Amino acid sequence: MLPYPSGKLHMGHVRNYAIGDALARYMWMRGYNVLHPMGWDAFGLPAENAALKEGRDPREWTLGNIASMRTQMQRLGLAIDWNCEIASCDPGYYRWNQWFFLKMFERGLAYRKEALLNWCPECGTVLANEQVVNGCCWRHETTPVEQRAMQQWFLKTTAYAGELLDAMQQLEEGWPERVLAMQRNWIGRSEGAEVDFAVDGLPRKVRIFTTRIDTIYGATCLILAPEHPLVDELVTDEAARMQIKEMIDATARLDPGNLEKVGLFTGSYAIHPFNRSLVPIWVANFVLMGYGTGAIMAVPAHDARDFEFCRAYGIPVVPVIRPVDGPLADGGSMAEPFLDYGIVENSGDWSGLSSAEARQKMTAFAGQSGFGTESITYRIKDWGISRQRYWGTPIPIVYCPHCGAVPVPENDLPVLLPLNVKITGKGRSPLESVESFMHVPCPKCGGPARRESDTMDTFVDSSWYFYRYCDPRNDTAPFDSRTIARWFPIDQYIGGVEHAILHLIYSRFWTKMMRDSGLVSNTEPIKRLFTQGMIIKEGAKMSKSLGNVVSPDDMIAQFGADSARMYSLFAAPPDRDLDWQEDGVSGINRFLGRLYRFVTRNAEGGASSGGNDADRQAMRRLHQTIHKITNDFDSRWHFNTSIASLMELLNELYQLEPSLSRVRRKEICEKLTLMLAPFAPYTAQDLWDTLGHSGPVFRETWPSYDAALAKEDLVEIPVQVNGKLRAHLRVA
RNA sequence: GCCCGGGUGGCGAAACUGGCAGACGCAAAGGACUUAAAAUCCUUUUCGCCGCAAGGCGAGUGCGGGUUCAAGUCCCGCCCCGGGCACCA
Repeated sequence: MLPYPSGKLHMGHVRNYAIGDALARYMWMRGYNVLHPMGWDAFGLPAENAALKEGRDPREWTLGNIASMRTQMQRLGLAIDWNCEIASCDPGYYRWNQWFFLKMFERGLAYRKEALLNWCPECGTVLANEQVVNGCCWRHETTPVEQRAMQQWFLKTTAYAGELLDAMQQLEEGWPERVLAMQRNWIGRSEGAEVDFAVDGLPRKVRIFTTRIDTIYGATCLILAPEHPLVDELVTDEAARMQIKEMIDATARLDPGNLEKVGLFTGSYAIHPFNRSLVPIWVANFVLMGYGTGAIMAVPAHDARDFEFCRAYGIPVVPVIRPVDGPLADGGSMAEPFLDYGIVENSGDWSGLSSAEARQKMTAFAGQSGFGTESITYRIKDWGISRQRYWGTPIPIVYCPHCGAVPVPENDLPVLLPLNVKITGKGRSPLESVESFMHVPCPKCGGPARRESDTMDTFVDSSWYFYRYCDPRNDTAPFDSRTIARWFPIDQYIGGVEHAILHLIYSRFWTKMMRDSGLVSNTEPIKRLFTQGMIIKEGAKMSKSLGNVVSPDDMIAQFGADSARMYSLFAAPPDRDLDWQEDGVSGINRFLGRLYRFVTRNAEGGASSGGNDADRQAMRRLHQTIHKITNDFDSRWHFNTSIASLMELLNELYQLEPSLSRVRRKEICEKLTLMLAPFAPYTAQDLWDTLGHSGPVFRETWPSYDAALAKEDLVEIPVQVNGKLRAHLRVA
């Protein structure tokens, strides 16, 4: 998976490709059948920006862009196919996005609602939560997103929240720990309980979520999020309402991390369901409507945030948990809350229990008494897929004044993007202004109706492109399930870590959705994931907005594609970030020249003149190198050391060359060329031809390792005395 | 604050299982070839000290301790850099 190049590749992409391509070529040479799609979605934002700035048709721009990328990739010598045709610009592909959308609509997994959404003023569109980074748009890292209330389409990723988390057990072997950690964090499962507090004097209840029901006797107030629906009913005073509105505005404006906690008393009380006492109901800015039930019980003695808030507002602090080996703290003099589990005190019948026992028993009691229930809460939210953009799959929905939101019948798919659309960048879907697109009869009643004008997030495309790649011309289904069963799940996926909670979560969701539709039998799309390091330039991530993108074009022009590719692998192990310096590439170029000359001048075989010491030494080094590189491919992919060992071999061959016998020379040249092939395909192919063979070198068999030939006659043993090196012994 | 990475020469880095620290490459210096340059080939190159020399001695993998015959690698306690998460109840 390539992350979003727009027209030009940069060195990060070259590195990504070089890793995947080397691996695919090696696997071919080992006799495996490898299908290697490369996916991207390059054409949404860049196409529209170009249309806006240069007055060009985004479609024409995109086609030109595909052509230019294809040229660049061909120049890089990629043996494998790529699939830009099946990105969002191809109706043959996006038709199936619409088809999936209708399936999900039927199952209630696609729905429309009004919500506060992240709006990027630069993009002129809303973004999913996953696409907001540090409060800014993921593609405009310095542009803060705004909150806007809009009607939007959502995909119900939360329906799979539990499974997205649980199925990660299958991935522990093959996925990097940091990606799993990020996903775990993002999904954010919390086990706890929901408890109802009746509002005193009103036929209303406040439902709160807590993970620490064992502390409930220490609850000294309830706190509602400012947006909580009950706030309107409880707070009638105009001044107080203004205050709450300001609270909401300030929270949206400021960095939530260091926002001062403010709140106000509603004047109402709730009835504690366990001990029937009255607890005041407050409203405060640090309680989030979007998480749990939007209301909490504040237990200042045992929660850091509640403690800070209650101390500031003079709300009593009542400790109810003591350390296992210590006394209960005094609420009045407590300097900080006690957060650990311990022994429950001052809690009626539950006093004396451990926190864990109390949680269990109090939850059960709340359930039996009808005022509470066990509850699991997730932090992940549904995926907002509506975009006010031209370039994306049209959402196949028609709005009829009589029938409401009506799905487009399957037979009428695909809903095509209209051509010659004026891009305004004004934040409304450009499709809205195309009358011929917008006006359609209602599929149900036939009366006049309007199309949905938003298009789908292009992450929809990337969520399942790799399935389509196995069966790209299918026009009766997204793909043939039997074909998929042969290839899936993907054995190895290579991409950047920046997609940890974007593409890599969406595509896991999509696979589970397809499995439940009976389309695939695998639960996970990707067995093993490799995240290559970023390319850093002068201490900063390479990105277009920073203007520090290094194009491979100059390097290819000066040194050739093989040198550029190989250097991107040689400079650092592929999983590590790489501070880009071009100086080293001349070393790779020299190496390729040396190797080329060695092979061309030794390409002619000859009659055997019997083995000699030089032959034996050369064969020994050759087989040691085969062993090392084969190991590197099979386990850790440290291609930098693979390439270094090729260099060592060649250096040694230069020394031995005058005494090598003819027959060995050719054999060595052939194996050297085969080992070069995954890294420098052009040079290797050229040499393979020179060696008198025909056909693609990567269809040849990878050289096999002979342990007997690799064995050293003499082993040098260092002798240490008290940890100091004192002598060397040579032992046969 | 919590969770991941990482810290080794002038630079990119290597050392895979605790066993010769710095492979390989860049840059630098010297030599061969050449009228000359480029290219190529061959040397040297962690630091400090001693020696005319072959060579020798000492220090050294962010810092401080520890385990071990032996630590870049394992354990304990810190420091710094990068990334992710963070009023998530």
